[in-house]
This record gives sequence, C-alpha cells and structure tokens, in this order.
Amino acid sequence: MLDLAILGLLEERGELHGYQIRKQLREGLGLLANVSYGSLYPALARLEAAGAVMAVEATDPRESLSESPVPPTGSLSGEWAVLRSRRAGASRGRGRRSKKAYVITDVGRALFADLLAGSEVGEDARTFSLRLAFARHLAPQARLTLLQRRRAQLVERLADVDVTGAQEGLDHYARSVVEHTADGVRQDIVWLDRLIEAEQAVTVTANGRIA
Amino acid sequence: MLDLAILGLLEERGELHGYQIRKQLREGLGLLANVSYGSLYPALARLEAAGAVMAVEATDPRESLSESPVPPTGSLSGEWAVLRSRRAGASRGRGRRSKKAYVITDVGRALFADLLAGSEVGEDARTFSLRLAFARHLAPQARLTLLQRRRAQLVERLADVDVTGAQEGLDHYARSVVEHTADGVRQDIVWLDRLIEAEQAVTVTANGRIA
DNA sequence: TCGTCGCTATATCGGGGCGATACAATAAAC
DNA sequence: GTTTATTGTATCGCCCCGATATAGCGACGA
Repeated sequence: MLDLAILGLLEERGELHGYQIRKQLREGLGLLANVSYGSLYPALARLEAAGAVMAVEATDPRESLSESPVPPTGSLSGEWAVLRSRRAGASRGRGRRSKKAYVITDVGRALFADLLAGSEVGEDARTFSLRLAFARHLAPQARLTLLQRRRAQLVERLADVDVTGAQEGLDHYARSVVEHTADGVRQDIVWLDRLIEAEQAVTVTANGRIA
Repeated sequence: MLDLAILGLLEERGELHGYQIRKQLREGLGLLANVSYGSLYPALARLEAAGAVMAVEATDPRESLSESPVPPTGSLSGEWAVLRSRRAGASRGRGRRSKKAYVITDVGRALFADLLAGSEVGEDARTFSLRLAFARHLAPQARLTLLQRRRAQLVERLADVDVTGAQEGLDHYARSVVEHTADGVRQDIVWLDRLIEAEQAVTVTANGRIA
C-alpha cells in the first residue's frame, strides 16, 4: 500500500526525502493518506533493501552552483535552501548533516507497475484510490479494468447488505449507520460509472471509431 | 476498536462465540466491519485476560431440556442445534467438543462504557461508526457530543484540503480522487447535521421545553 | 541575547489489524 | 458415498499506526 504511494511519488516528482513524501501525501492527495512515520520509514528501508529505491545525499544547492537558479528537483524547500547556502557560504563543507533523499530505480519502476496493475481480489478503498490517483501511468485498457473491477466489488457489497437481513434487529442509530454507509457505496458506484464512461469515450476516440 | 465491537455485541446479544461475533459484525453492521479472525481471536483472548469477558461452555440445547422451545440466547444457530440434539440424544455426554462462548462481565461493561464515551482526538471513521451504532447506550448529552465532535473533525479536514494547494500539480485522475473524497466528507457532514438536529429535538422535548 | 515556539527531519517501539493458512466436525448435495 | 459448503477455533508473519525521542534551524518577542 505505502510502497505504491512512495514509488508513485518518487516516479512523478523524483528525489524526495521522507518528510517531503509525507507532506506530498497529506497535501497533494489530501484526504487520501494520513500516513505516519512509523510506517513511512520502515517502508523506505524495505524498498531500499529490495533495491527499488536508492538513498542519495540530498541534492544540496551549495554543490550545484553559486549562480544557478532554483534547481528543478527539491522544489519544495528549494528557495530557502538557496538562501541558507548564501549565508553559510564561508563555513561550507563541514557540519553538513545527513539528509537522506530517495530516488526510484529500474527495479522500483517495475515494482511500481506491478503494484499499480495488481490484481488482488479484495481491494480496500485506500489502495484503490491510490491506484486511480496514479492511473495515468496505466495503459487505457488497464485503467478501464481497474475501474470496472472496483465497481463490481462495490455492487457485490451492496447486494450483500440488501439481501442479508437489512436492519433486522437494529435500533435507530445502528440503522442510520448502515444506511449511510450503503449510500456512500452507491455514490461511489455513480462516480465510477462516470469515470468508466469517460474512459470508454477516450478509448473509442483513440481507436478512431468516432474521432 | 475491535474491543468496542465485541463488548457491544456481547452486551446487546449476550453469550456469543467467535464465529457468531464475526457473523453479526458482517451481517448486522454490514459494511462497517470486515473483521478477520486474525484480529478477532487475539482480541477475545485479550479481553478475557483483562477480565472483561468470560469464556463459558457454549449453551448446549441438550442441557436445557428435551421438551423446551428454542432457547432465547444463541438464537442464530438455535434451531438446527435443537435438531442435532434430538438426533444425538443417545450418545450424549461424550465427544462434545469445546465450543467456547463468551459473556460480558461487570468489568467489561465498565470498559464498554469507557470505550464508547472515549474522548480520543483523532478518531477514524470505523471507530466513529461503531460508537454511533451503539449510541443508544450513551446518555443523550454524550450522544450529542459524539456527533458534534465528529462534525468538527470533518469540517477541519475539509478546510485543510480547500486551503492547502487544492489540486495544484495533480492530473485528471488524482484530482478526481481528491474531489470525490471531499464530496464524501461533505455528505458525511450533511448526514451528521441531520442526526444532530434530531438529537437536539429529542433532548429539548425531554426537557419539557417544547412538549 | 536569550528563551521558546514552530517547522523540518530521521528514527524506533509496542500494540493491534489483516490476509493466509491449518485443522476439524458436520450438514447438504450429487 | 464422496465431494462441497458451513460452522468453528486458532496461529503466523507482515504491515500500519500512534507515541515518543532527538535535533537543527528560523522567527518573534522580552
């Protein structure tokens, strides 16, 4: 789960360190992942051990050049890092404490593709959201499959609830929870339907059948 | 989390074994809890060690009476258990394999009340749903607090997303995920508003201020 | 100038949830 | 009469989470 998020971020934004990854996850994907360091750092260590990512000394503006503009990577903290380099210009080369950044490797890219396509049957909401968020790295066909598989899962869950009991011995509060949850699932299905439709239109267009 | 679910079920339905608890969770609360045995049995062991629940030999219809109707407890598997007892009437008393059922103790009831009221700040959706599902065991005032606290949390999350970036460097798919998630949160807030309103009406009525 | 507040940054630990798996008895179906 | 489904208990390893420790650095005010 986290592996997918980390690799995806590294693939899209290149060279990030742990703190930045968490920030991207919180701010970019927003509500999606509230990942804690207690999972992030072990995950990074895991991926590093597997050869999927490589730890590098954080790109330091001091190394780059004295006249260069803000480097393309490390854009988030880039500005003030440059400023700091100006100030500490005299005492440079010492006291630079390790700030590990990570880059994705070819092995990592392969793993990312696997995780993204991944055909596990039971897929939780977080994993699906993550996959969809990185869906542009999937082939159009795989994208469609992803959406349809998710839709089928939700439909099945809904059927289970509607058939099984459906509020037999439940009081007001419990019933409200069940109903609201079911409503949420229905909303999800509507949303998926819209995405599937859009996806099919694009596929058809790309095939030149409509134009 | 699981502790709350187990204790609540045991409180409301009395004497259940592991398998039944899981079934109730899946069928009754439906979409809410997809709990696995890998968490259920350790949780039961934990609660037993803490003295919150007590393991008892499963109430066996054979013991009850030969002429009795279906016992009130164990209603789920009651019928066929009775049937089986008729058939195995001759060879009774031997080969009865352990089927552990659990009952809640006074310690467990106190723990249940604590978990239900519990004032942890960061509350995930599952825990909240569980609390609400058992809300009838709360005082009206505590119910209102529970709902309002949850509402405040969701409002804050929404504000975070709206303020922070809001789709800066995100592509079509990622943006869709973020937006749909935000929509879900908004739906939740509307739902909570309705519940809060209903709750306040009841409280006011109970106070005799309206009727 | 000094405290201290808040942000950036890395890391570990215990507790707990999850999926997979094993085992076993019995009811139903074929 | 053998397979198949359901009921039932239990464990294992993996991963995630919250709490906690540590520390450099910028900013703001006393």
